[in-house]
Amino acid sequence: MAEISESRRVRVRFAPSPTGPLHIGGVRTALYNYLFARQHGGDLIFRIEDTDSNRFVPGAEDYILKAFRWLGIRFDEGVSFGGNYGPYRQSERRDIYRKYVDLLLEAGRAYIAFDTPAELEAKRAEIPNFQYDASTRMQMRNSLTMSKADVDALIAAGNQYVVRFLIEPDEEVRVNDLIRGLVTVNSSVLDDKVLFKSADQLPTYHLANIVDDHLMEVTHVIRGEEWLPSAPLHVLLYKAFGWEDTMPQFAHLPLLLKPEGNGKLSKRDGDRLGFPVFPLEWHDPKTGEISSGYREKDYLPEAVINFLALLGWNPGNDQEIMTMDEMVELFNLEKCSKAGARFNYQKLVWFNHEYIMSKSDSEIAAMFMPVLESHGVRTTRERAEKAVSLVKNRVNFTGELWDNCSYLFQAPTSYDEKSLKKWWKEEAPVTTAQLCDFIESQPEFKGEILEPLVMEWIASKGYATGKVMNALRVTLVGAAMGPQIFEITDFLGREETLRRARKAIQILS
RNA sequence: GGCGCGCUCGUAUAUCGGCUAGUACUCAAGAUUUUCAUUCUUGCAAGAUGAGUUCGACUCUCAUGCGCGCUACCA
Repeated sequence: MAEISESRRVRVRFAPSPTGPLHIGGVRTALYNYLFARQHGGDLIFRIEDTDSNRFVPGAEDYILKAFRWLGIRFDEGVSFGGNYGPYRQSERRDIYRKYVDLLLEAGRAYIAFDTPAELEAKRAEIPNFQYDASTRMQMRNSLTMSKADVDALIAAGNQYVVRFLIEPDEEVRVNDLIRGLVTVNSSVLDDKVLFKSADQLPTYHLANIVDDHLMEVTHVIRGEEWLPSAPLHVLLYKAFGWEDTMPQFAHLPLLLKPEGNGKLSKRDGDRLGFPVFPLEWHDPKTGEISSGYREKDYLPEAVINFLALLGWNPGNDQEIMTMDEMVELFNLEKCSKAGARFNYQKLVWFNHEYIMSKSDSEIAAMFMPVLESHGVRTTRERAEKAVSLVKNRVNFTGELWDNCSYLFQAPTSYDEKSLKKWWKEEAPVTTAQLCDFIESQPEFKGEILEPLVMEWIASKGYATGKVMNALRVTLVGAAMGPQIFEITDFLGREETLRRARKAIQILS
């Protein structure tokens, strides 16, 4: 395994193309880059790779930025963050790429090709396993098979062309991957990749990527495994430019797989699997389609981050709940696993529960206030906090809070049948009425004082505690659920408690 | 098809040649709780297969199988 170079300041980048919402696999890649940068006191760059003008989706860039803000992943430089290596949007770097394409052309490491997409398609249909490479390039329409005059004439006449990278066959190309170790590929299996398209005067990913990483002094390329097959090409490109000395080190992350079945988790999976694959809700500007997001589904960003961090990496011990700072400290590329990781959504739910538990009542209450309001409940922050403290351990999502404590704010309008069947027995109206009278007669209503007195009273009457108390519970809550009953009465207060109990007796007898 | 990467309980993973193979999620049972939930305890459950190296292999090598990725004028 290669050593991590320490001579240069660590600089890593996350470079999405704005073709739609950022999907969860991209989030993890960005997270690992972030952790790595922070740990080494380096920089994290945000670069937009919009070299495919056809796939540009308006709003995507803004979405990605917002998503990272929500997730708590911060960039040091790049689009919208500034920096000394800009512009950071590839579509704004045309002149730069042109210059480097010409360099390759002049050095004979690349050539101009006029074969149209249709011609290439025909070729592929005609010849099985056709590949534009050393074995075929001399039969194609390019600057290697044409005179300079013909090439110039074709260009002057407005013919579109591409620039292809000339790959010498039969060379063992070595990629030293920080996660996978040495990967060797024979250059003969590589094709003469298109580096530049005259049509939009833009490079393809491969060229832009290498030029930008070099110019932006990127030291480590941490990206998804889907890039591993093109890593040898990238190495060759660095060599062709003579940039081997500062070539970044590569780390190819295992893929995020669908929870069931096969294949990597893709953007298209959307809500099909029963959980979001995007951090934020996404409204497709073309189709109008809405894909749900973790934020809107009430996931806490900390839970999403923590869960994602552990999908493909672990600190080497049994610690699972970690703050971002702890992860920064513990992160290690060499502890990243090589095999793809299934996206286990159940575990994410558990993480969310853990994070709700660990947050203060005050924090959760702040999120809960708007929900209360939306249900027409007007209350104080203190009351909301108290309610949260009573029920937060029984929810996985803050969105479930209301269902678990609405009775604290609104008297029940109906009574759960199963609960009635079990606890509202024949004698219930009488005993409950007696209990109400007893409670009313007490000078002190506070639970801690009232509870022992009530217990004493029940005993003196010879009643069964469970029956009496649960009958009362049903009148207050509307069902056999909820926290300790005197916690509820404390919250409701004497007047409301008696009102609810007596109303229920009326309705239910 | 070609090339590459991967393969430990259902899932995520620990183990960097000594294993009675650990942990977490899920699931099941029990305890606790006057209700529900929480919590706690216990349990179920794994090294793809076959060779080789070795005193010893889940760990190293090779083969087979399976899975995934890439194979565009997409990233």
